[in-house]
Amino acid sequence: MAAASSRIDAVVSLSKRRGFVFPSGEIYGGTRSAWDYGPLGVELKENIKRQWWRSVVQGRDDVVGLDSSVILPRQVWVASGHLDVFNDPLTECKNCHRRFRSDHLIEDYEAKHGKQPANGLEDLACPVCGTRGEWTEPRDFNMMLKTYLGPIEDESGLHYLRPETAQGIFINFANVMSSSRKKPPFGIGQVGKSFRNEITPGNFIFRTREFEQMELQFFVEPGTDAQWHEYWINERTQWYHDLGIDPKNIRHREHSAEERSHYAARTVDLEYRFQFASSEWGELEGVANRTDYDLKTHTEHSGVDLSYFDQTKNERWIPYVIEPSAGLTRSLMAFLCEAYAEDEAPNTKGGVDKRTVLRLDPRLAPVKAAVLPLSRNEKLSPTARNLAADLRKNWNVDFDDAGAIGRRYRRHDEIGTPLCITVDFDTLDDQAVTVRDRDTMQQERVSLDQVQTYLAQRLIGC
RNA sequence: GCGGGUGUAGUUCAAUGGUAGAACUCCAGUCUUCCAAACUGGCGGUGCGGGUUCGAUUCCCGUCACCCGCUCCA
Repeated sequence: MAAASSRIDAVVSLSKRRGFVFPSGEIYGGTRSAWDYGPLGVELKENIKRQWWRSVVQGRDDVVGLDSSVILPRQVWVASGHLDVFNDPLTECKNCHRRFRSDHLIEDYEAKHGKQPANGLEDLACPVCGTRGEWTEPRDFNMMLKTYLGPIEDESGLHYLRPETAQGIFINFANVMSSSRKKPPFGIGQVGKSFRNEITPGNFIFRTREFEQMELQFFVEPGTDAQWHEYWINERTQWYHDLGIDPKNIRHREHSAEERSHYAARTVDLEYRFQFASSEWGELEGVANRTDYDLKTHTEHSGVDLSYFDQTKNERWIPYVIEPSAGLTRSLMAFLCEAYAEDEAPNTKGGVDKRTVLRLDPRLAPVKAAVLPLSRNEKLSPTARNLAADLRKNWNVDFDDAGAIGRRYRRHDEIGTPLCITVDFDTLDDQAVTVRDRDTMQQERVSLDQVQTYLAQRLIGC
């Protein structure tokens, strides 16, 4: 197995080479930590989304979906608390160049001396290097991206790109509940882009300023929140296991009180063993108990009552929210890292070659099957093309007749295609093809009129 | 934002103050009879901008990107 960091390097290189992920705007020099998803990347990403949506939304009687606006007015973020919390006044020590929140520095001074510093930052020493009064002017650092709607760029048009999809769900809570006739416990799921002006993006697609989330807000009766929290932690962990992540590469990590978000009573992160150079583990998903914070604050700020009238108890309460919030692009990276393998495979010369193979779950594989005529030939190609066209009605199927058959197998191993279907000269007589399995490299003869059925069995859930 | 490192073809690597090479990949062709075959041919590169110089991919400055370490981190 490849060494820790070279594994990620290998995945990055493969991503570029085969068209999963490209640096964004590369021909103009690129933008820091912005990435585009190529032909195979978009397939993989869509497949992950689909699996999440099936598992969390369509596969359940108690969850419905939503697709809300990316751009939302300022008031939403005032109410949610993001404008406050995402807005930090930062100052930098001119001597050691370390940055601090100026309000925290002043609070610390007050706690220590029992009074405010008479001359503001001038009186404060750098907690790290001890230099006194050498501070840059505090500057607001806002993690939300701004934009102005309307023809004139002024404050009346000020909107923000969402830093989480969740708020779109909260502000639609009443609409969804009444139109879908759901009542707690029930959830609203959403997949979409979010934007954060991260100070330190990096680690390939792990932390980017534009990213995609898969979020569920699950509304429950107060008092049942703790058990629902456990339920969803378990449910989400199982999801990753089911799609091929080895349990030993996933762990749970409880947030400490200091690191918890402003809205959360308890948060448990699901982390994957990415084996970054800087840290072994990285967050895939946070499962938070947001209490009644969001519905309550939107009720207060909007004036619209977002409580729920419980007819069985004849009382009104504000639901608690359990939020499993997953990073779609982070999980894509995790699935790639998990699937990447370098095998040995026999070659024609009787020796062994290195074989790069992505052992992706068939449900995630960008290409489900490849149709490969044994050689480029006017007898085989039409049959093979027809078969590919036929299968393409149901699955993403590739056709490739360039080069030796072994090479084509390897190409598809490298992008995780689970099945390769070979049309050979016998096909013309016996009306059957050979299906080769990516993982076992075993071959099976399947008659042409059974191929659809055979694939349907092998590709359940795709 | 700070410090360090690195930028040469799609990938992995060479080389040089004086026409930038290779392997693999990719494409076309010959040949094919199930695991990166061979042969022939082809496409393709010094991140970007400036400076020094007769001449810069090489030296210098700036910038952009990536990696590492700080810092930050919902």
